[in-house]
Formats: sequence, C-alpha cells, structure tokens
Amino acid sequence: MMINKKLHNHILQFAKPPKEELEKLNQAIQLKTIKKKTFCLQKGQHCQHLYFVLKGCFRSYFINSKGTEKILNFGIENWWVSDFDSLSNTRTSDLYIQALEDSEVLALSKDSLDQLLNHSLELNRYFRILMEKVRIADQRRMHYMFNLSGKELYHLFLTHYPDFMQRIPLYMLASYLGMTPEFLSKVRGQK
Amino acid sequence: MMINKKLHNHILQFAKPPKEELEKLNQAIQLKTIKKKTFCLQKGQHCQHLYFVLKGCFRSYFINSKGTEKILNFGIENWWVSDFDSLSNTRTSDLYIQALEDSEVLALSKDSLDQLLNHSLELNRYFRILMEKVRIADQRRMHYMFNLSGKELYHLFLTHYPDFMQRIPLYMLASYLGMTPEFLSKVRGQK
DNA sequence: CGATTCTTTGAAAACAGTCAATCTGTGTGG
DNA sequence: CCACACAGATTGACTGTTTTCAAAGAATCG
Repeated sequence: MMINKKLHNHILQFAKPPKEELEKLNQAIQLKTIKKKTFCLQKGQHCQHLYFVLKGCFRSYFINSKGTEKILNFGIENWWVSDFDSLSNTRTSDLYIQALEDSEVLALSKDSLDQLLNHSLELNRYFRILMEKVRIADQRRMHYMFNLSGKELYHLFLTHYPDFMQRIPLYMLASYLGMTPEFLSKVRGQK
Repeated sequence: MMINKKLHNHILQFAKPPKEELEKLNQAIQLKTIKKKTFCLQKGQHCQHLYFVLKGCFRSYFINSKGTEKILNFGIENWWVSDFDSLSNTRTSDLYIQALEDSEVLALSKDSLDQLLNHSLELNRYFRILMEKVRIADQRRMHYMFNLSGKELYHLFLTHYPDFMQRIPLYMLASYLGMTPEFLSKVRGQK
C-alpha cells in the first residue's frame, strides 16, 4: 500500500523525499479512528505521538486555575496536532486534545519520527518548514490579539474562516479568541 | 578562521553537522555591528536576513492602528532574530527590528541559508529544532496571556527573567505583556 | 419528547485604558 | 558646574470594555 495520499501531498508541498523514505514513513504511521468527544491526549500524560488529521476536527486546550477551558488551537484536515512541548521535552502535558467530530488521523510516534529524521534530509526539511508555518501562524495570531478588540477579532475570524465557524460551537470560538461566551454572544448580536 | 564559537556551540546543542558544512556556514555569515536604536528591519522592507545575536539586545514590534508600538519579541544573546513571515513568504514586513543596546550579530541571508539547507541534513535538523523551540515558547506565552491577569504576568516575568528586566525600560515590558505603561506602573506599585 | 448542550439577556462589578499633569533621573552643552 | 532638555516613570480622576453571575431561551440529539 502506498502512503496515504493526503499526507503524501502535504509533504510534497514543502519537500521532496525519495520513495524509500516515504515508504519508511508509511510503515511507521498507523491509521486511527477517533470518535467525537474522545481524547488523543489528556493532562498528566506524556505526549508520545503526532497526529495528522485526515478527517474531522480537534481542539487542544487547557483548564486554568479557575476551572475554565482555554483553547490554544484547533486542528483540521491536513494539520498535525500534538503537544510539541510535552513531545520534545518529555514532560507531562497540561493539554487536552479532543476530537470535536468523528475523526480519522495518522498516528506517528515520537520514537519512529526521531528514527526517520536521523536519516532523511527531506523529512527534516518538511518538519522544519512545517514548524516555521505553524510559528508564523502563531505570531500572526498574537499580532491580532494585541491589536484588536473582541468585536474586531470576531469579525476577522468570521471573514477568514466562514466555513470553519459552522463546525464549532460559539463558546469554543470565544475560548479560542480569549473572551467569554457571553461577551461573544453580545458582540455578535450588535450589527 | 573557525566559525564563531557562540553560534557553533548553539548549533551543537541540537545537531551535529560535519566540519565542512560548518565551514560553508562560516563563509556565508557576516559579522555586523549595530548601534543602539538602529534597525535591522523596518516596516515595508522585504526581510532578507536572519541575525544571530552575539551581543546586545533587540526588540521586534509593530505599530498598530492607533499609533501604539506593540512588542512581539525580544532577542538577546544566542537567539536568532528575523521576521520569518516576511522571510519565508517573501512579503513586505509589518515589523521593526531594533537594537536596544549596541549589539553584534551574525547576518545570514535567506538565499545563503536556502543553499545550505539544500545539502545539509544536520542544518535542517538544527533549524527544525530551533523552530520547534521558538514555537513552544510562543505557545507557553499564549498560555500565560490567556490565564493570567496583568499583575500576575508582571510577577511571572519578574521571577523568570530578573536580569533581563534591568536591560529594558518598563514601558517596553508593558508593551510586550500587552498592557499600558501606566497600568504596569500601578501594578508594580502595589506590593 | 425529554435531557443535554448551547446561546442569549441583563444588571452589577472588576479590570484595564485614557488623558493630563507631575516627578525623576540622566546626559548635554554652555 | 549649572541649566536645560529629554526620556522614562508615576499618579489620579475618569471612561470604557469585558467579566461575572444568574436566569431564561433555543437548539440538538438519542
């Protein structure tokens, strides 16, 4: 069996690994079905895998001192989800990663990845560029959150990701944008 | 001449490139002296370089719609500073990168870097892990900013980076933490 | 339909920003 | 050595935005 087409194509956007490296990757990954509301990762666990989302949607969040959920990221088709801090620094995770829909992922263990990366320039390139993209996205997000009011944040998100908004409840968007659901509801009511 | 010791050691923390790759890197970098208050990068320019800080201190910031400076990052010894968004997506930058002290950097052009990365697994590894670390730091910062009040943020920064606080004026810390200098001054006054 | 889960609403309170004035320290030039 | 300018820090009164809490209202799913 050939490596999954979606992952294959995603890799080819950034790097050009030879067939045999893709084949090794193929052997290292594992297809998993994850039901809505179940977790890939929970607080206190050591994160041992990266997950490439084939289908569905995830959120990663933590619970703060007041008991409120704070969403750090969403992950949809063609994104990797994981707790990189826990993964690469082998510390227990603060995060929950939860499926918001019935989902399919390719699971890749940290150990397998490390082995692959020891011998593949192109996979190093792929994950380097991936990290760069992720980091740029974070930086832009920080840029927005610094700059914009709650109302502006909501409208920006609305215009950037109109489709995605259909897939998540409002209170999760509120959490992601750093405000309360009540406030976001009011903001949305105006205009 | 051997590649700069500081950069050399930094690379060796994460990767083990052979001598000849380090030598090529050595040929690609250029030592620059940057006077206090001058800029590596200004809004509207295409960012073409990464800078490895040997000595001194930088801030990268943008100016928002109200004309207020917002600091996204500081860069000190052993950090790379750049606008990765502008660098890797070849777009004009929104950012200013400014020296806060008389500084020394190693400048590496995007083109040279790309060439080096085409043939070096270990440099790909180095920059991959670097990006990962940077990303993790951003994620932690977001975690804090979500979770903590202005007062808590200030005290956390104070305990994490007591020395660095001596090097920057308070109003820059305020900007970095996402609050006004007046508010930070009041917060600091209490207790 | 019944039970959750999600969203809206309103009033009070907390938190942080704004603006303007003042204070402090530092370095510069006369 | 003094006077001055300037950058940075502080203070207070006022304003505004967002949160909190409690309750009620939709919507969705089994």
